[in-house]
Amino acid sequence: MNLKELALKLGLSPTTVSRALNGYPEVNEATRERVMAAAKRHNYRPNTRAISLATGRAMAIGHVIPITSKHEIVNPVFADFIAGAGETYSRNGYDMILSIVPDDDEDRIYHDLRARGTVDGIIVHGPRMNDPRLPLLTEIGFPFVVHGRATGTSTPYSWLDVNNRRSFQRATEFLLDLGHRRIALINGLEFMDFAIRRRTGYLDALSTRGIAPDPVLMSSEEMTELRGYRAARAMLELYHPPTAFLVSSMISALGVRRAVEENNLRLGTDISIIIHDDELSYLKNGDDVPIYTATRSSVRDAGRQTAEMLLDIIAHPETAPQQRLLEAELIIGQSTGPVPAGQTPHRT
Amino acid sequence: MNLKELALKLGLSPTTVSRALNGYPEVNEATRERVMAAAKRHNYRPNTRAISLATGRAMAIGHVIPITSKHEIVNPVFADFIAGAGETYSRNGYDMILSIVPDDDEDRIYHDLRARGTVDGIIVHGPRMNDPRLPLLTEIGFPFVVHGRATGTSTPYSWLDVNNRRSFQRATEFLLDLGHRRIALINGLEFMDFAIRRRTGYLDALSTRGIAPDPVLMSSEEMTELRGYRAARAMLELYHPPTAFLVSSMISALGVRRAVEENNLRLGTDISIIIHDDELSYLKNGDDVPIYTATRSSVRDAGRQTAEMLLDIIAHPETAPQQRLLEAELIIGQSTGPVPAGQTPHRT
DNA sequence: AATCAAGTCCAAACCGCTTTGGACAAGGCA
DNA sequence: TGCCTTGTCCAAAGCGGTTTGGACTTGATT
Repeated sequence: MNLKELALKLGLSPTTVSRALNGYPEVNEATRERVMAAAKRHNYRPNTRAISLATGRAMAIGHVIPITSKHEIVNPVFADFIAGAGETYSRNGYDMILSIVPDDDEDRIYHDLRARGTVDGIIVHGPRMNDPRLPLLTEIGFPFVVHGRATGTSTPYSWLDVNNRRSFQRATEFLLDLGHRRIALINGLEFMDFAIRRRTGYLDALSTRGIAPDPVLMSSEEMTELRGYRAARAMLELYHPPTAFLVSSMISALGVRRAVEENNLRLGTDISIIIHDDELSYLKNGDDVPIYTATRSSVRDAGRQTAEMLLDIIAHPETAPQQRLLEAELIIGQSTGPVPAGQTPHRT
Repeated sequence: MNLKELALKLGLSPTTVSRALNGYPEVNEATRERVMAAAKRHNYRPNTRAISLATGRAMAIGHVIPITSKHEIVNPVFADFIAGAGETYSRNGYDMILSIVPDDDEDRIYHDLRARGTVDGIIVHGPRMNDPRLPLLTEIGFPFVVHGRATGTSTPYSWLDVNNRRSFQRATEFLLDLGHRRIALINGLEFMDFAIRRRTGYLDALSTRGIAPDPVLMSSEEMTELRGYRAARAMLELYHPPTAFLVSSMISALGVRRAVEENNLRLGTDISIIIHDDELSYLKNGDDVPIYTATRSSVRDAGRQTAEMLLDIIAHPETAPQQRLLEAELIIGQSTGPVPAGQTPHRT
């Protein structure tokens, strides 16, 4: 059932039917209702591709997920982010199209998406330091919003980010206030922008208290359970092991915890852990009482908001780039406590 | 740069240019090369929507992810499955479009996708017992492949599934061989098809050995860390606690492990755990030596294969529905051992 | 009564591609 | 030489919508 057929059935021209359905004023209310009713009765749905072709709007948003050829990790926060964004899209009649792309031909993809008119805008995932995608997209003239930011990029662009620096600074300060001096940072890969900012926050907090950072207490790895485990295990074997861990993700923290338990240390008393909690739907940080003390910010909500920003930008292309900085909460759980008095756990 | 412009530049008709680019025979090889070169030089990419409209093929596949309104969990295996499928699509020039849908209006979505011509086929995620989507899609006449199966559906359809029954049967037998008699099943929600099959496998193994299943040792919950933890904790508090856990997912197992450790039980000696390992990229089951004994089957690979099946079905619509049953490996890790001799851990 | 504006509808062009049905020239065959 | 293929190209008609530029009524205005 297409427009022409419907028009024929109604004894109207396609023009009028189209206008009736799209709420244009130059159509009699009575006929409009007649058209509406007929459309519903015959289950008429306009062909998206035809609309796109005629209007030039694709009514679709692209999410480009880079996969590094070396370590093929699919970021697990991605699923929840997408879920959030998806809600926004379906509320607004947009489709979401996903491209899983080996990061060596990302450029091609963006040009492709643009030239082939598949999407109206793009959400950029996993920005890195000096990310080449942002100038590229600006140059192409593609509306886009970055989930995160890219240190080093000078041209203005739209982004939504969590205040990673600040939240890790606060978390570090919290540990310092509890008396911890040897605080380890189990970070993500530090060419990722969020990881850079978290490290900065951590270092800032330390330097404010006049504590020199110890390189052996800082690890930068993929945020997997295994990497978290290995990093923590190595650090716990040090002559001066850390008394607290600051961990960039819930997943890494699982590994850290494993290492901690292998060393028969009790969480929250012998050793403290603060994690960043993206509020993943399948990895809740406890129930009413949080397990981990955490810097918390819902990535799903970020997805919702990022998508809204992008749709807004598409609707109003002339306005200046938008930015939104979300503050993470610092929530207190059972995984932190004062540093064991006098007996900083040394290996003998 | 569109076809008409390109044709103009070349002094050819759009027809010829189109044919040259699409490899039709009725065009001189010399001109074809000329066209190809010009296309590359001007970065010409045909407009997807126009192609779609003209050919009737959308060159896109839909993934419909149902979100239950009650428990808004995004299945974490989903990210890896998508990554696998995405590879197949990009290799074949297909786009992937994702719909996050509250499960109460899934019907509408399928009709929509069909009528609006957004996609050529669909991959169905998370099939349930008597899943209404399958007859619906068959009726609509939409090519689709199910990731999983749906017990109770009589009409034939295409699917790709892991042999869940068998792998859990084998896992249970493995535990029985180690002397375990009180084996707990921490399952997913048992309206999900895979969970039903896993339970069946578990029960089959028990009954073959003449062991009556104990309802208190069977839990059916969302596969989150928290649910796993709670279920395991409750079971460990029983007068006759289990000596082994069979856990439906790596994520739940994290919770089970937490409960185990809270009870000061050592994994692989005091208590055994077998998990199902989807080989999630961010949750590897150890490195060379697996941490958990596990039934293993890569969900990413499943994504790749499912996508291939669907593309094949779209290319050859007349052929009968295809099915593919993958066998999970049973890999031995450090989380299983013989039941502690004589001293089955009772609570006193 | 003539003019004008508003209301309601339609024909046709267009979006960018594919594809059908020739047109035309050159070469092969009788 | 005339006819038939074959090779090479093109004009034009779609695909299913939107949108521009009228056409025709009707009622109000002068």
